[in-house]
Amino acid sequence: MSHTVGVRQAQKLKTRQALLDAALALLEHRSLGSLGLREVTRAVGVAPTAFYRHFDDTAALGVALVEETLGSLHGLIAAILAATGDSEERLERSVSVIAAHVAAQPGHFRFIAREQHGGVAPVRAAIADQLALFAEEVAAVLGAEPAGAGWSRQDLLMLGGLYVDHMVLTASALLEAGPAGEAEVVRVARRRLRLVTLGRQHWLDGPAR
Amino acid sequence: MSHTVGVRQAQKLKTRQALLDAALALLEHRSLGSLGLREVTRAVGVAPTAFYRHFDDTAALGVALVEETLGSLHGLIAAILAATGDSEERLERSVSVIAAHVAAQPGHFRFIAREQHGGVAPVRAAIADQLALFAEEVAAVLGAEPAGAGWSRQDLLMLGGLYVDHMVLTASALLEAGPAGEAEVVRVARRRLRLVTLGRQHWLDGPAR
DNA sequence: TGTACATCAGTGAACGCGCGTTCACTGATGTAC
DNA sequence: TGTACATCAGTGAACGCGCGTTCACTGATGTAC
Repeated sequence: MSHTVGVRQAQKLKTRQALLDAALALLEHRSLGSLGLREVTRAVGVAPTAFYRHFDDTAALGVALVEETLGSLHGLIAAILAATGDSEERLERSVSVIAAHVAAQPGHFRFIAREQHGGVAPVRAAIADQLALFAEEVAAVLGAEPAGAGWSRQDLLMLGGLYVDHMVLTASALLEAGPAGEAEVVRVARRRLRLVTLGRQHWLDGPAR
Repeated sequence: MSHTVGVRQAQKLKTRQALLDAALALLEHRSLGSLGLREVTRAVGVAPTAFYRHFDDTAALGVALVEETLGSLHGLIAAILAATGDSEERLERSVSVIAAHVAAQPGHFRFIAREQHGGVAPVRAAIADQLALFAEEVAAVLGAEPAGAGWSRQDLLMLGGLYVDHMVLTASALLEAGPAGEAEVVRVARRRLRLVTLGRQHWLDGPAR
């Protein structure tokens, strides 16, 4: 039998993923700070000590969850923004894509929203890092298109950060509202984006500075 | 001796306040979900069972902390917005007032930022209620001034919510940045507000709907 | 004002329980020859 | 291919500890007369 990955390594990764999945499920109604290592291993069906073969502690597991959730999202938002269409179309598509992603993996987004300002420092830092990267990616796209001509790097970053924060707030609001309130949240999110877009269009109108 | 308040009641309130203060101090680096009732009473110097004379559990204490922090803020933001001055002045004053409040009682604002999307449902609900009230108060002020003429109630609420969310994000960013990064956070917060204000000024320009 | 009784904020012992971490271990997988 | 040894993911017992909650209690404060 060939061993392109190695049976042992494959099994280890499987257990690690099971720990991540179990933790995410346990975190539906609580925050990471109150999650116990024994709870996670119990849910997976391994001995408590097996946890240490994969993570130093629950904070390290949290950082891994951040990477699992946000690491795979890079390029996505930039791709949405880069697609053609007038600003109203683009705006509606952005909100729809966010809503679809949140509906597809609610646990992951709930975790991010909850821990973004949560009590576990390394996790907070990991989320901040990823979101800062998103903001830069968005800023790069916005700066490259015609409407971004004449914008300073700082202003582009400010706008990118605004879009990213808006995205996270929208995701959190969608989760809080549940399926029944989704339509209303989407409506308000679009309205907000529309207002920001208007502000963007007139950003360079003002008095010289 | 007259008993305008009652010695017993006064002492009880004092203990209750001590519990609230101790809890807030303990929550500087953690979230409410991981706060133990015994930690709080230990910090105050009373028996664990004394806790139950004041709160059913730590979630109830959290709700009381929400009221202590946000309950006293009503009218403040509305007052800032209602004050005279052009939009740029008003904008700078708003950000300064927020920064001053955060610097004056960092623990309280950290608590709100952390628990806004946190793992304790009753606390999350209490914060959402208070912030919704703020949004309505802001919307009322915005609707009453000339620039708000022609705005629908829904649009005013959207804008009020945007300002409130921006305020909370700014408070959180100030706490995360510390004294050293405060100036930069304030700069970006002003820039964002300026963009929103521009969007507001052109909200009614668009195609009829 | 004085006395007798009621209230109730805070006490302290006790309980069963789940926690994180340590340690020496087992046995399947991997590797060297 | 076969054998002998190394690696290491997962085990299971054990530990000391702090937790939330119960209960009957104490003694200062409050109230009725």
